[in-house]
Amino acid sequence: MSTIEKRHHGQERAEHRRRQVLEAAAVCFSRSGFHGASMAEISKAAGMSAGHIYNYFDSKDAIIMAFVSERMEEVAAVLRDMARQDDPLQGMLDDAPATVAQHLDPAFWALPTEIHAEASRNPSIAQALREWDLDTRTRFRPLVKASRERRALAVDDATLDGRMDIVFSLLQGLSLRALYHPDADRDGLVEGFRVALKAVLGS
Amino acid sequence: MSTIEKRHHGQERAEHRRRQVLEAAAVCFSRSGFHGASMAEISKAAGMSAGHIYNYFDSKDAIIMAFVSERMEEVAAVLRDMARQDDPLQGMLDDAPATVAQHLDPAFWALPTEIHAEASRNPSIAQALREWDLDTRTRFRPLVKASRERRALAVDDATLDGRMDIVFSLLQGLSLRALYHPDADRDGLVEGFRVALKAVLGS
Amino acid sequence: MSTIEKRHHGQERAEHRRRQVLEAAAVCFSRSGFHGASMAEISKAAGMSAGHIYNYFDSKDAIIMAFVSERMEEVAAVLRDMARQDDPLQGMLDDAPATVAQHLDPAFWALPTEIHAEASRNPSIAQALREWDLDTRTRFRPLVKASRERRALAVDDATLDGRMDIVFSLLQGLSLRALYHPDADRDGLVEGFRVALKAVLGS
Amino acid sequence: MSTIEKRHHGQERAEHRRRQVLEAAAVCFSRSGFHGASMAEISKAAGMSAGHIYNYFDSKDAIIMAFVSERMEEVAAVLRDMARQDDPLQGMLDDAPATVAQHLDPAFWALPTEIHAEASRNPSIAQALREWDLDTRTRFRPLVKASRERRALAVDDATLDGRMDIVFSLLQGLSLRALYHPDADRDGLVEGFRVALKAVLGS
DNA sequence: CATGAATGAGGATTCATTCAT
DNA sequence: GATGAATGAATCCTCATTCAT
Repeated sequence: MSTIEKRHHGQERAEHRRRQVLEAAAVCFSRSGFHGASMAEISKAAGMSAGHIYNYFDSKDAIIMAFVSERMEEVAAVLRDMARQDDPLQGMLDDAPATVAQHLDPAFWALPTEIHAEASRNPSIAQALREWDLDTRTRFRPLVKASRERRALAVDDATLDGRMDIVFSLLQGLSLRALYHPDADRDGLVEGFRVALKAVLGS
Repeated sequence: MSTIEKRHHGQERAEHRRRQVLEAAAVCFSRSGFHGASMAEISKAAGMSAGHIYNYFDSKDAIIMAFVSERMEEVAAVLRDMARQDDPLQGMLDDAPATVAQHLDPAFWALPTEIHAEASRNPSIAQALREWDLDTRTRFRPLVKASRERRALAVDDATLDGRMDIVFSLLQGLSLRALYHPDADRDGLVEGFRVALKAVLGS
Repeated sequence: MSTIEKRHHGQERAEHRRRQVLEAAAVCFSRSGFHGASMAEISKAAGMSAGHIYNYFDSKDAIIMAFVSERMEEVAAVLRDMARQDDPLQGMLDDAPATVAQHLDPAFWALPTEIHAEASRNPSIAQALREWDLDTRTRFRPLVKASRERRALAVDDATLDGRMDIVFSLLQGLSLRALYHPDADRDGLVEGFRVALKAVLGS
Repeated sequence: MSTIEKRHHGQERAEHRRRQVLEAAAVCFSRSGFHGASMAEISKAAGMSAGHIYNYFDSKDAIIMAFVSERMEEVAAVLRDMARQDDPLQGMLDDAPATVAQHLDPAFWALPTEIHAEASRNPSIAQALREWDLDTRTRFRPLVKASRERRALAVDDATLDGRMDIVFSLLQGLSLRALYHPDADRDGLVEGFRVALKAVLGS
């Protein structure tokens, strides 16, 4: 094997190792929180020694950072799919039951909750959040705009962004219902969600 | 000084000391998080030795619990005031700018964010949240009901609770905007918030 | 009331307070051990503030010391009674069942056990033990001597003390049976104890 | 070095480390008692950091437990040797001087004394003691039985166990003589010990 | 005399991180 | 590359002791 191939192989392997760690971290963080999860716990879940992790990450904080970035990236990918639909408003209304169910799933909100707590103290995490939000709004704006133009509604930027902010608030707040009101009636929730969505985006 | 006076004085002082600790905790928790704040940090902020704090609280967890309860109580008090209004929907619409401003204030959301993270791992905190939510919905339901009856809208329990859940989601999600989109246009936000509120409660 | 009477009254009261503390200490020490019992625990049991105890004792160690001395004094008093009997050997043989029962009673050995552990590290406790032993042997020697003279047995000091040491060993070791073999057959124990006693003192 | 060799080496090293800790503990415990000895003291004596000890023992209590078990095991080994003799009674009578000397040696009784105090409050230590005693009696019973059969004495279980209990009492009580009467005449003690032993086992 | 608030040193334990192998 | 032994600082908490009242 040539040196180049070896190096390439090495890079690939390193990337694989990093992902192993991040996947293990996902499990541990969601089980114990960022601070509750120890490097020992993560290393066991990742199937490698604690010491070795430091070959791929400078510190535990670096793992948290990488983990958060990756997580944001995943959510962004979901949104990219959603953006392919013809009429996003109608699409979201149709998907409401699934959307509500997803946001109430503990597996879905446990980590975000942790991330928000961390972001309020860790500026680089906070910035990752802001970048993700900017990116998302940028991607969504044309869809919302088109949808509203079709309905002859205001499409100035302030309005568009205000509406998107409200939709995002609604979705992220919905997750907290699982914490505050876990046995809420699902149908009532879906119904209310649709009403809000229709009003915010379609009026 | 009589024994009774002394005891009374002692109780008062003890209550004062407890409050001192909780106020110090508020500062430290919001600066460093529940886990990041050490007893040493809290004790310094409270102006008393770390050991002495244990005369007022059984453990650091007990401080967190007391702190969370107190915080929930504060929010509940705000709601109690709101409940005095004639037409709560109209009242909320009128107050929208203030409400939005309040929810975007870092001092307002930093701690909730921490509380949510803690609640996903600490069952007694989670229960405090659920009790608060139940309490709040109980207090709000008649207001929403009356408001909707006046408008000849559906007032079955599933609908009422579904709508309240959506309003709460919206409010709690709104706080996260400060994290994700701190320089959002305030007016657009208020406008969107009003649209959503009007739809969810008044249709 | 005259000054002298007051002072006298004060001394009496002080003595009473000391006894209160020592009685509380007995309960706490036997429940939690010398080190396990906290001053707070003792002060609560004694019905006085922790701080006030320091008016009567210089330190916790001083309480332990005083407690041990008092305890030794009590045992000595029991022995004094025993010493009044006509034929102590016969008396002890007759009392064997009661003696065995007493030594197996947890209330009887819990404290000695603690005292021995302390004595192996605290020289002044060790000395209290030695003094008590010397005192006891001094008091017992004439009785054993008389008993043996009546049976025409050797009564030189080395023999007498050797026999007494063995009897004391037997008694103190008996207590440990409660720890090592709590469900030992009582009758077999009594029988063995009598055989040993008869041989050691009467042959 | 192969993986297997490394692992084997690791296990060996770990066992060595554990022994290091237990040996350090022996020194510290006998110097300061179970509670008086701090982990810092033990770690310094063991030549490793306090934190590292926790790789080998779950807690300080676990160290105490392991220490006690090991100590019991040692005593059991001594007994195993003794059990090889033809006529154990005669053997013990012959060995009386050594036995007495051993039991009076501070190195011999300092720890038991501590163990007994601990056992009266720590159930798992108490159980270790009871198991050791049961084991010891089981091993000794046939010897005593054979010895007594040869002399045509009663060999029912109650008698056998009663006699063994008395012998154990005697031996364990003997150790306390070092505390209560350290300058006892050795010969008188040996003589008395022999008289008792002969009577208890041989009559 | 009596309190109990207050201290601060010291306890066991955990954990991110390093480094020799 | 990979290990896991080892560290030591930091954490929560306890407790004997003091002292203002």
